[in-house]
Amino acid sequence: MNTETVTRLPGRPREFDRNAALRGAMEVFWAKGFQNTSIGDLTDAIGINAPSLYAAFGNKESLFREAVGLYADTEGGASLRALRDEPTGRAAIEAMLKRNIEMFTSEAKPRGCMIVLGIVSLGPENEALQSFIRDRRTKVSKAVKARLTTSAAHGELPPSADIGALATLCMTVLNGLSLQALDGISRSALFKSVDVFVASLGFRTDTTSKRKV
Amino acid sequence: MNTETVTRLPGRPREFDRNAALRGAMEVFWAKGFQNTSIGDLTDAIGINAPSLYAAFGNKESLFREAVGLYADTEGGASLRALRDEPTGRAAIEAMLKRNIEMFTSEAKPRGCMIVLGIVSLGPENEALQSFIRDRRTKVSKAVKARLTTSAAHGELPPSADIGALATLCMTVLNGLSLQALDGISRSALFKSVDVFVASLGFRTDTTSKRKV
DNA sequence: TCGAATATGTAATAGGAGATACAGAATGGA
DNA sequence: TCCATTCTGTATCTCCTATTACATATTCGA
Repeated sequence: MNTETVTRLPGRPREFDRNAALRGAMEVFWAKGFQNTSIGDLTDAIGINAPSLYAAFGNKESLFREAVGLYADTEGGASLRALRDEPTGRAAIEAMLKRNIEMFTSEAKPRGCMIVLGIVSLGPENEALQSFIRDRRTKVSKAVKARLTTSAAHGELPPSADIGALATLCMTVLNGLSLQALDGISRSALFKSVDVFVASLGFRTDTTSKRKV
Repeated sequence: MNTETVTRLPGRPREFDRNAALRGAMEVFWAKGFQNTSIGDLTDAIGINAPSLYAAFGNKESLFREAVGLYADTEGGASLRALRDEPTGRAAIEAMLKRNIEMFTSEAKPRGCMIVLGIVSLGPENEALQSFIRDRRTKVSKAVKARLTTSAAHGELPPSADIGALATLCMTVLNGLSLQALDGISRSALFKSVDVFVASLGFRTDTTSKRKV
């Protein structure tokens, strides 16, 4: 996939950093969406001319795909990392939501999740790109459900809990946070609402597992 | 605001139904968003030529404003109606969410809320239109908070409840539902998740108020 | 030093966007 | 009947879009 090699190829060397250019393109796509981003927006942000962009990245769609890949490997991976690393189900859900809030409301980055907002910013057309980013969302959705399932198996949730409904609800909240952040709701307000949400999910406040007093 | 009069004006009469045309335009804007809707999309859907559209509605932006107004007066008013009409806070929140789910997942209509998705489909530019539709969302947000406040005053919520956080959470869920519907999540899955959500909000299951057995 | 290969900058392509000029058609009032 | 007024359809305008031809520049290997 990555054709960058260390050994110099014959021909005039590229005068810009391809990785930095991809990062810049990612932030433009993130902030403005695919359709609303023009080639001129991208070349302005990167500081190159259109032919250089096309030579390095193919066309607008393939560049978007690469940008989504970079996003998923960096900022966008926060959800999966939280779900994987936190010790309890409750901590995992809380960390997932709060880390995303921090990211969504950061002054240094565009607001909201690039992949979630892509549901809207890519129209009904661009079916290929839609299914491309839908796969990423499905990945997170499945990870949430899997985390809640093991959490229930460990007794952190009551047997009556509807895991599927809880997982859908968590995804609804996670997706909703992107819109709230984009709408200007403050980080502290979102934090408080997530505190209320996580507390209401029905996790047992104390389990037999590790307690660090 | 509405310049339509009953008395015939001199001049050739319009050959199409302006209200039906506005409704058609609304559904196109609803399904595709403002930026991604072209004048050709609108004239095709309505069945008129561009000059007729401009003569009747001004330009694309003013037509969008009218379309948002129509949406708010019909489909988009479901939230405010539910908050106003339901007897208890819990019933109000549940009805608001479920009626929106029904609408968002209806086969006959575009998916998701036109005004919520406008956060994304209108870019960062179009600041005028952004604040125009933000006013509509703020209206719902304030109504939710007001409803929860009176609910708490009636003892339906514990005194410890953080009304502001609950209201923000309800708006996050409401907004998230538009994305979930657009992403293809089924109506029944969303219903179940909202059942779980409403049950977790901390409303007292029985109050001194009216009980119809 | 020469040629193959790649990058760059300028400028052009074709297509679509929003919006409108203009001529003709249809109405009400005088 | 005539005119002012308004709508309709065709054609057009200007601007912006994504993409690329082409000439030039810079590197590698021989």
